[in-house]
Amino acid sequence: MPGKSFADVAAGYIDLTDSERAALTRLEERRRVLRRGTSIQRENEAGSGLHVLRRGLMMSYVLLQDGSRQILRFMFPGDLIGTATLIYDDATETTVALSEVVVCSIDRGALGAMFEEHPRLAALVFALSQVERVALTDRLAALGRTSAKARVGALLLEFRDRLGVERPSFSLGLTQEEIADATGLTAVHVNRMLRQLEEEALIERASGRVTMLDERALVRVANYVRRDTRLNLAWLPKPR
Amino acid sequence: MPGKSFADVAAGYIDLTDSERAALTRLEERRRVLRRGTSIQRENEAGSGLHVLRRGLMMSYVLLQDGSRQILRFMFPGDLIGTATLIYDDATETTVALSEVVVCSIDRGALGAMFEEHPRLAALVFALSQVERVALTDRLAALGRTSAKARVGALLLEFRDRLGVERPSFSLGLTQEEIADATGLTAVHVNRMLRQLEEEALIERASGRVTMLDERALVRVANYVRRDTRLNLAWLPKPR
DNA sequence: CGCAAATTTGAACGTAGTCAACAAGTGTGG
DNA sequence: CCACACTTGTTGACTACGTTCAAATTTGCG
Repeated sequence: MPGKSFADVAAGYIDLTDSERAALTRLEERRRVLRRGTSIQRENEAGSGLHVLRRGLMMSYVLLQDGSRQILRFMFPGDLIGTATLIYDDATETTVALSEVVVCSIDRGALGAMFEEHPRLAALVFALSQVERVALTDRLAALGRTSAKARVGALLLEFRDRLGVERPSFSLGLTQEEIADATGLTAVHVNRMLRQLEEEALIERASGRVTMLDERALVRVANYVRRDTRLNLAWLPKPR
Repeated sequence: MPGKSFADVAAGYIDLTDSERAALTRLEERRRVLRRGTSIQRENEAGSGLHVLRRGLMMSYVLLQDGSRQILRFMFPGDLIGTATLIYDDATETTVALSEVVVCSIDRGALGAMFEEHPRLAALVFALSQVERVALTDRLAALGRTSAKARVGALLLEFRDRLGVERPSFSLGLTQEEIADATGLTAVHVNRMLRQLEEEALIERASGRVTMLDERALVRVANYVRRDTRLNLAWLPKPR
């Protein structure tokens, strides 16, 4: 199977009708494989439109005047990419592959048609954009009001949750510089914080893998909020 | 007139049909006046639903374990409030009035019906949620990668833009502590930064009002990006 | 006018950044 | 298959931006 489609994501929240499933399947076009480092949209360049990440890991970031970078988001399979390019002609952020990835593109017009023909799917897309909004505000609170150690810990926990691993051990797939640019720190300080988490026996590291030794304690020091994955979707319109 | 309705906002982006205008007018119910300090939703309490801010200024924030506060967003007339309560039963953030405000509530079911009956309005609501998403990522980059002076400057510029004042002089309506909680700083340091901006002749302050003396220079030190208010809405479905 | 909230200022402190050097991986081509 | 180059990770010494604490002053209200 070609990774996780948006239809798969939707099916995780609602029971899709045949017609809805067909519409979602039609939505995802041109399947492409990108190698690590390839970007599908670049800040201030004409937007390359909407995509779905099928497989692999991506990130989006902005570059500031002084050359520093802020990573805004990591994308996991099933995530929509470039929803902001729907309304801005120039991309507001750069999106690149962190591993080999598979992406499918979605035509703007096709999305418009979906709003017309499948109101329930449209409402679900909107609902899921709210999930992402809450994730962004969680991150905002972390950057504004928590310590370096907490931010690094929160990133580890977020990855574990989003990668959907039950094991306490997983491969992060990020360099310390990438962790730094996501948490608003320097690579040097990230290194010290990882070491500190390790010394406090909260995590263990070996050959690129992270093991959570005391998840409860990590959640505490990281000020991490695990958001409910069950959404209230009772207000969604009738399916077609 | 009862302030700025969501219909007014929508009309700024698209030419509303009579039927669309009627639907939007029906959407906004129970008009309420709240005095400064009143909250309409509290973190972790059952959500009070969706609202439109008609008049005045509001903010939403989260409180962390240690009692510190991160202000996530300021709301201006015409803004939707509590879109996240659509999907989470408990509010993820607290929303309070910063001045005397007028709000109207929107029923969840009515929004669902709007997705069904007025696909173009639904798509516009989604598009506007993307504008807010970009504003959040701008803020994230500011907190993660810019100096205290830049963050305070950016907040001043954001308020000038959102208040829609052409004059360089306007009343901010925030305490320095509120500025601090929005920018991830302390009130003491915000005070020093404001003073510094004043000493550098970028702004002037008098009795709660701010005057921008050199906006171009302020934009530069603040690393401020003024987002295009013209949106690409060509993909919107046909109106009904 | 009187009180509480908000602002202002100074001094000392601490978290995270900077700079620099070295070590350990990683990948590539000879 | 190894040698070399480059990226990534690690550590130490020093610096600096922003915090903390405390006290004085101003402002806005009732």
